[in-house]
Amino acid sequence: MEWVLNKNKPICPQLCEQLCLRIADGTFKPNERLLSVREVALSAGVNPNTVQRSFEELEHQGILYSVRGSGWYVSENTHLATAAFERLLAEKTEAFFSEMQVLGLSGEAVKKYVEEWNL
Amino acid sequence: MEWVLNKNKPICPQLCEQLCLRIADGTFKPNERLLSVREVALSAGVNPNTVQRSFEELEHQGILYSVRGSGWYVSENTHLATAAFERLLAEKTEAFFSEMQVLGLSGEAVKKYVEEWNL
Amino acid sequence: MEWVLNKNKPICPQLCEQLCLRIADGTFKPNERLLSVREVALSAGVNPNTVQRSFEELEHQGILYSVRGSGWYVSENTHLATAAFERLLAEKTEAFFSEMQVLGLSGEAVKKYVEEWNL
Amino acid sequence: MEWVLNKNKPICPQLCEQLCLRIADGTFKPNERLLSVREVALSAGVNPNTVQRSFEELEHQGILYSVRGSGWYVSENTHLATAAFERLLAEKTEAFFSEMQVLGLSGEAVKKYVEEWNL
DNA sequence: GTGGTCTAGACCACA
DNA sequence: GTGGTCTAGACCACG
Repeated sequence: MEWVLNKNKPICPQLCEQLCLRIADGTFKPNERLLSVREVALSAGVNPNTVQRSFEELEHQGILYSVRGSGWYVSENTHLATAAFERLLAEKTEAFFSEMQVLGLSGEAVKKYVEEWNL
Repeated sequence: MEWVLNKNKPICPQLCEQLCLRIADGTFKPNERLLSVREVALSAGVNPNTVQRSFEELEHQGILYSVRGSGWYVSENTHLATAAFERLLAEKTEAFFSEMQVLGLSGEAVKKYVEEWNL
Repeated sequence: MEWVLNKNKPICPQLCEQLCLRIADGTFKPNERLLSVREVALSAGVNPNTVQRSFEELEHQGILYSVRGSGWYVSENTHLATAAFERLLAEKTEAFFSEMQVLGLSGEAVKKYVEEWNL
Repeated sequence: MEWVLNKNKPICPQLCEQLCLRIADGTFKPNERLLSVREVALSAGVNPNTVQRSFEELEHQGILYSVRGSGWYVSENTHLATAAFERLLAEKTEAFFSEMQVLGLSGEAVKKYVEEWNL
C-alpha cells in the first residue's frame, strides 16, 4: 500500500484517514488481514508506535480489530469506515469554509472562488 | 476589533491573518496606530506574548512598523497586506484541494463536491 | 496526589480510573487545573508519555480538557466522571462474576463466597 | 469438552483453569487420557502451541503427566488440582477486592456492593 | 513472527 | 514552564 504523508502535520490521523479511504473504496475487504504494524511502519517510513496508535484509533471506532499474536483485520461491517470517510470529507470542507469565512468571504464567495480555481 | 479565534489551533497565525484582512479591506488605514499589544491581548483573550509575536511577524513582512515607546502602525504601503491576504486565500484553497485529493477526489470532484455543499 | 499502581498491569487505565475516582468524589473540582503531565509522571514514577495518554483518554470521554501551553483541567460537567466511575465498578464486578462462573460457581454461589470472604 | 474462552485475554491460563476445574469436579478421572493437543486446539479454536504450553504448565504442577507417544493423562492425585482450583478462586477474589479498594471501596463496602448486585 | 505496553528522549509551538 | 507529537528501542505474552 502506498502512503501519502505530509510530515509537517500529525502523521497518525493521516494514516487513519487513508486506511478509512481504502476500506471505504473496497481496496481492503471485510476480515482481510492488514500488513503488520512493523511492515506498515517500514513501508510508510514512520515509527511502529505511530502506526499502532492509528490502528488503535480505528479499532476504537470499530473499523478494525486486532487478534493477539496474529495481526490486524478489517471489521466485518465496513459501513463504519464508509461513514467515517464521509464524515472526514464533510469535516474538511466545513473547516475550509469556516476558515475562508473568517477571512471575510461569504459561503457563496467561497463557492465562486473554488469554481474559478485554476487546477 | 473583534477576533474570531479557534483556541485549538495556533493563535499567532490566526491573529496575523485577521490583521492582514483588516488592512487589506481598509478597516485599518495606512499609518493608523493599532491598539497596544496589551489591549489586543485583553480583548482577544490571549497571551500578550502571542500578540507581540504576531505583530513582529507582520513587521517582518513589511505590513506593520513599530515606533519605540509609541506603538504599532500600519505601513504606508498596504499592497503588501493585500498581496499577503490573496496569498493566504490561495494557500488555504490549495491545501484544501491537496487534502481532498489524498482522500481520492480529483480536482474536478472537489469542485463538484463544493458546488453541491449545503451552506 | 497519591497513586496506587500495580506495575504488572497496564498503567494507563489505572491512572484513568484513579483520576475518575478523584473527580467523582470531589477531590478535584470542575475547571480545576491538574498537575502538569511531567509532575504527575514524576510523582507516580511513570513516563510522561503514559500520563499524557491517560489524560487524552479522559479528554476523549469529556472528563478532562487541555489548554495548550497551560495545562489540563477538569471538565465543567463532572457527571461524566461520576458515570464513568460507576461504570468502572460495574464492569469490574461483572467481570469478576463472569470469571467465577466460568470456574463453575453460580451467581448465588459467588455472592455466598464473597459474603464469607475473610477480609 | 466445551471451552469458555475470552480471546482478548491470555488463553493459556484460561485453558489451565478450566482443566483444573474439570479435574477438581471429577469430570476427568485420575489416569484418564485427555484429548490430544491437536484435538483440543481444534475444538477450542486456538493454536496447538498454546494448548501444549497449558498442558506443560499443569504437568509442572503435578496435575497432569505425559507419556511419550501416547498422550496426556490426569495425575493419580487429584488433590493437587483441587488445591490449585481453590487457590484460583481465592486469588481472583483477592484481586477483585484489591481493585475495588483502589477505587475507594472498603472491604465491607465491596461485600455490600456484591450483595446488592443484580444478577 | 505478531500485537501491547512502557521507557527515554527529542523537538515544536504556545504562555 | 506547558501540552503535542514523534522516534527509538525495549520487553512481554501469544501463535
